[in-house]
Amino acid sequence: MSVKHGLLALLCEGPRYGYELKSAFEARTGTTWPLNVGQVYTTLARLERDGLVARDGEDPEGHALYRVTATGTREVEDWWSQAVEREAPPRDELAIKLALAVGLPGVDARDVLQRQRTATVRALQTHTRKKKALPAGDTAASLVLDALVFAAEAEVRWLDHCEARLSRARNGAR
Amino acid sequence: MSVKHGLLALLCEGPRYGYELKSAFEARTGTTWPLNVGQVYTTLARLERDGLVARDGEDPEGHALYRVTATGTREVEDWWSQAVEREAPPRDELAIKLALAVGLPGVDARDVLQRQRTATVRALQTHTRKKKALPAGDTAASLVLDALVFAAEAEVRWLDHCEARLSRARNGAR
DNA sequence: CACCGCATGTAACGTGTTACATGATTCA
DNA sequence: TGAATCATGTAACACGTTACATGCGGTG
Repeated sequence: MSVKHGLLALLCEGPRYGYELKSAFEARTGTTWPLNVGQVYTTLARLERDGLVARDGEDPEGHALYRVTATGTREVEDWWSQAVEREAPPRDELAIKLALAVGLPGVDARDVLQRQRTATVRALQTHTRKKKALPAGDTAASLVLDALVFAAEAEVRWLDHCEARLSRARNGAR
Repeated sequence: MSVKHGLLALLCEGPRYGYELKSAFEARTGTTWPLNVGQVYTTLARLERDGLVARDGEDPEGHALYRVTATGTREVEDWWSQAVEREAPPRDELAIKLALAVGLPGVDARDVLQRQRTATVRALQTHTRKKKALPAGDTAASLVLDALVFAAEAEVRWLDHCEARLSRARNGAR
């Protein structure tokens, strides 16, 4: 839904062509989420099929323009007006992995925790570095990286919390 | 990848049949991620196609058992030994949405922030309530809910951070 | 009897990903 | 000239989701 609605939202600014949409999408997210061009075209094809966008001739340079339809506009407005659903949370691979790890005899959950913590801290550093390298004034990209930083920090906190829980359980068991 | 590896990991405990896997998976995650039975069978079919599991006769009650193969065992061991990749983060719909919102003229980013904050706080409450309702001693389920709580808290903090940034930008602009 | 939980699947679809094919333009 | 970037697509595939079909067994 992110790509689909993202492209749709960008098209609300005015007609664009495929490659332009890819660039715009990446620019807004500070290249945090590079977008394969192919996906832009397949997504546009699906949006066209569903009547949310329509081809709109060519620009002076001969690029195939797309514009958003009335239905598409409504769809975007709905998107803006509704919160991203986090109550029925998407399957979190890490949470599932650890939930299984603590219950399986052959797996050392502490090892899994350790490794994940190292990786997450490294990711945190990567995001921080990327943020510093950001051109000043790019609010959108800066906020995106902040989101990743906040999420990674929370993950580290959670991993430490898990560690503590497992240690307590271990000591309590003897 | 979560479901696939999750089922594989569960099968490492010993042969199981489809419905049993569904129950086990849900039990470990405290029913946080209910698993459609259909998906269990399609996933098992794909795992069988790829040689990671194999049919293993029937149990005394006539259930179609699956067991993990040598290749499958290796795959699971790899999974345990590798951290969940968060450096190339999955597309985060909320982050993308806000990154686009701050740059688009027709959209009030503060409104979007407000609505999202309300929804996230509500989700936080839901998770807390669910955690209280948990039977004592279910470590795995408890940790899963903690993960959601930590993530939601981080999201609220980030939303507030965004608000502050936007307010500053607004005042700085006049 | 009717309903529910257990049990095994199949079919169709949505989103996303990669790889490939093709051609124009620009630039060292 | 050769490489990189711009530009438009197609094909095949992975994962996940929902809905549907079908049958068994127990319980109110």
